[in-house]
Amino acid sequence: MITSVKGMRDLLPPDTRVWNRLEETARTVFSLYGYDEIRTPVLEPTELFVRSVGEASDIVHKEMYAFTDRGGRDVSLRPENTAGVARAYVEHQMPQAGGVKKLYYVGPQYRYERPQKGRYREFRQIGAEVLGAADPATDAELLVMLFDLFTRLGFTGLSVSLNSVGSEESRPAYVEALRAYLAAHEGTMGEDDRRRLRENPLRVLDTKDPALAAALAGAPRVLDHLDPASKAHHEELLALLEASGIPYRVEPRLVRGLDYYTRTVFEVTAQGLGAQDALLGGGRYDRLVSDLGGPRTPGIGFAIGEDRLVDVLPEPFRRAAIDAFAPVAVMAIDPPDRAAALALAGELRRAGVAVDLDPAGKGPGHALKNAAKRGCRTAVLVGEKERQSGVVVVKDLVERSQREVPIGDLPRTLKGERP
RNA sequence: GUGAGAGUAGCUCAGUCGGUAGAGCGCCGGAUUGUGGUUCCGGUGGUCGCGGGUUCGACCCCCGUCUCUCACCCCA
Repeated sequence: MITSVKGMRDLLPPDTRVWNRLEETARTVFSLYGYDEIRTPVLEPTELFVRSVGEASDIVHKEMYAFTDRGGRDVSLRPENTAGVARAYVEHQMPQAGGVKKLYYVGPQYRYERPQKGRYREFRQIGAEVLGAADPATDAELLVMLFDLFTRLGFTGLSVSLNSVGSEESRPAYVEALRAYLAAHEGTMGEDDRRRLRENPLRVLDTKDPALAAALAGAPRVLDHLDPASKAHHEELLALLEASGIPYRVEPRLVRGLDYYTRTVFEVTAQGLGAQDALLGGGRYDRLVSDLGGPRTPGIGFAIGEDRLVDVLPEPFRRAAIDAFAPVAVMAIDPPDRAAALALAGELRRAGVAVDLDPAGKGPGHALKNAAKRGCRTAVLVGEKERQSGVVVVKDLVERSQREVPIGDLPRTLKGERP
């Protein structure tokens, strides 16, 4: 038997109904905020991620599906989508068009990691990016949009964790202060944390070692080392969130794993996801576009882990998505009734009624059993009697009731019955 | 990449001391030749993940390997 590749999974019905409805909801919300969809390639030059996500980041140096194609090009399956969006933005001269560009995407991403709960080698992200807007109101509106989406999905009680990592200019001073503070603790630090202190000191703040976490309580905070402009940006963002009623928590130790973030960073975590509990993450990246050779352009965005989101989706939303699929079963009772059943099914579909045709003609017992099993809520029986009289039997499979309806009234009747 | 646990029927699982496998659910048929989910009766079900080793004999013990699960790492 040939099985799927490790870390890759099939999404099957009825789950795909939930995925589709989730994506539809996201598209609807995003367009309400003036975002347009962008689709970028799954395969990009490896160099793109080296320059954006960062050569030293784990994502790039040990998690990418990187290879040389038949033409000798060094390419990688995208491990995230912001870099691709920024690349397309520069490549297609979007800055020349002027103004602010608001884009969203939905699609698969790839990271070669050991699979575990909430983490797959192929996973999907729903994300949005705003390019060309530097003000804190943009950050605030992005978060407002996120909460709008999550509210429509039925979530309650979520809160966003927020921090500012400052600017390219102010960060070195902070890193020095942090290093100086941690020097005293280096002896008790684990191997992983010592490596992080060396390679990417900010990430030490993210440690899972309880002893070190306790020691970090007294560590210098990025927020106290912000340059004046970043500090003003951060404070205005908080004020705007306050005014918008968005629940947030400032987490001075929140840092992100991608090198391109500046100023605002945020994430939302959820219960029930195990160790991989980040539902979404994002932040501002004012240097990214210029690093990729474009004009100096501020940007901010987020990515939602769709696989994780589906895992914790509120039950009513999931239920509604699954129940929305309920075609009307049209069934031929005997083989001579097949043509009539086929014709009736066609007529109903032209009228916009979803029909699951069972033309088997093996008798109503068989057909009704199958229809119920496939999730149909209504069945229309076509037999010799019905063909003669032009009146068909319509059964409600849930209430187990039935009535007779003239064929001409059928489209209206069936549509009227549907919510 | 590291660590731990698990792979037996379509699904959930049992399988004693090593003697070549069982249950429930499902599925198919019948009771019911034009009316379903209950009930009853009958039937269908398996390279015991894969490869090797030990043994007269392996689902069981040993080695390897693959996959899954969880955690580390990392992150969505």
